[in-house]
Amino acid sequence: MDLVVALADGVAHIVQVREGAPGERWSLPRAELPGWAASQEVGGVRWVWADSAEVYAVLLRGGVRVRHAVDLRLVRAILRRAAAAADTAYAGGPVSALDLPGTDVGHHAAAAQEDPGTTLFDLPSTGPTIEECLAEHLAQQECLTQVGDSRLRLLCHAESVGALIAQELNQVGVPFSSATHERLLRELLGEPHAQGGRPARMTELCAEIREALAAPGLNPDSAPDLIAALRRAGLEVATTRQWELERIDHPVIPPLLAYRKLSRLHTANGWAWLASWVQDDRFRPDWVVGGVVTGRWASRGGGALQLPRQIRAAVRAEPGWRLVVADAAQLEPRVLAAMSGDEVMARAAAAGDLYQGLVDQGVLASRQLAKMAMLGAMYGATSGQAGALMPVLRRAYPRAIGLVDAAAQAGERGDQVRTWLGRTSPPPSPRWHELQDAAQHPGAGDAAERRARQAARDWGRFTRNFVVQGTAAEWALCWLGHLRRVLDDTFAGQASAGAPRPELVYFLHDEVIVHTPQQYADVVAEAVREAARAAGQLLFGGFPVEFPLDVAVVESYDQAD
DNA sequence: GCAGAGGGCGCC
DNA sequence: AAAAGGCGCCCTCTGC
Repeated sequence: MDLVVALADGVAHIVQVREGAPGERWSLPRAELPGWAASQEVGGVRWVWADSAEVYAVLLRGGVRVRHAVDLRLVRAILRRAAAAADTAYAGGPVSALDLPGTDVGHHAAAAQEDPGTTLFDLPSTGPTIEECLAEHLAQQECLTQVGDSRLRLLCHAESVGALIAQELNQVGVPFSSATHERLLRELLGEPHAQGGRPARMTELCAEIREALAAPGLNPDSAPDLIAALRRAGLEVATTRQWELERIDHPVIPPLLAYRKLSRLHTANGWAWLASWVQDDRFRPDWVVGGVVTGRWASRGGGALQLPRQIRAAVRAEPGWRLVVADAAQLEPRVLAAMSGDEVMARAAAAGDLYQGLVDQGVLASRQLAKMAMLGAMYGATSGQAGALMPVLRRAYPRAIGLVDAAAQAGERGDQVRTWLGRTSPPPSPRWHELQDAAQHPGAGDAAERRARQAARDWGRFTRNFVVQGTAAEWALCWLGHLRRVLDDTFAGQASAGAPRPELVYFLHDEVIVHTPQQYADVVAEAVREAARAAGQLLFGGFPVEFPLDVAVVESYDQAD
């Protein structure tokens, strides 16, 4: 049974849906929703709402977790773009209050903009009503039935589970030792400046830079000023990027590189960051499911996905607890082997280290080269060492490399591509088509042709990577979703008794952290492994690719390296 | 004074 | 001069 929920001012509206038909309705004060939801949850329902960040957050604040839910906005974003659903009435329907900003980029949006009566800017600014949510849910279910694609159904399900997990992560937070973080900052940056200016160590380095360049008053944070000062000192640089500076032999370089590194730490993860994003020794970023076109998550504020290694020692289990840190080894090449059905590459992965496997199969001379070549194949390297190795890889693994090559060619033509479960890439922009059209005109000129070819190749690299990165994101979502269920089932007793239980606290593309009472650490580690096996099975059935994990039980995140 | 672009760099 | 995908965030600079 489905329960569709929409929040209006102060009121929660609910409609029951059974076998595709709306039934009983309720309206209750918003404050009563969590309690009411808890009573329904016992009966095993599926919740349906526009936006987990809105409705589920309310439930979680009220202490209520749910097992199943549909996030209408996220499912809509997938279905509206899915190539598999392109012929359905749903795909051709009008824009809606449930469209994520920027996601309805196909012909529907263009048509709406041409019609002066209904532009995208006329969309209602309030959240969708219960009737809109109900209609959307029924339309989505109808669409999925019509398409009859179990993978697409799985993708929608996994995305919705991800939305629940993201809210749970938001609520729980990452255990974070402010004391450790402050100690690290002081060790690296020195005494902080009272008004948030440069801390002591950066001030010293700044003075050394000015001295070495004979440039008193130089602001090393200003790229134009820095380039000018470097040139005055006889150093011909075009940019001030690390890789370019590293090649120069001059007394200014060591302090400048050191300054850069500390400046990054200070601005991105310094005292101001600590004050903004860490409260009561929990780092609380805002996780954004569907924030990346490929299906990866994004985060808003706090830079949750860029937590630098420098400060990972501050991610620390509470006393008597542990962190179970698990990451999927070489996830993307393994996903590529599986989705392309490349049994030779799968065999190379079987011994544990896929890159070493390429060496052992006699394809490439060293692990380092194998890694570079594989990354190059997935990212679209055309030149340099990785580019030169592409023909070697193509010969050895025609199925795997053929898959990414085909995705690149599709993108260069302006076609859309899809992941294993059917997430479909966005179409190229109007600007992209303009460039291609311009190059087609007789006498277009070399410059126009170059620009068009460049844009086509750029988009081809995007679609090439999209199929692999997106499918890896699907594997990770299934992994995470399965882990959530195993933890909930295994520790249901603790939860109902109000006793401490393991909690998922962090997710980073191919890596999870579970914060657990120490005595459950081994059980959790096995659950994480079991979930990885389940994810591989769910996506690729019996295809013989393992997804091995590196699992560490540690007190702080830095110990997991 | 503010918004957006770009440089630079952290993560995968 | 970079080369090869996806992000977010900070700073500075530029244009309105």
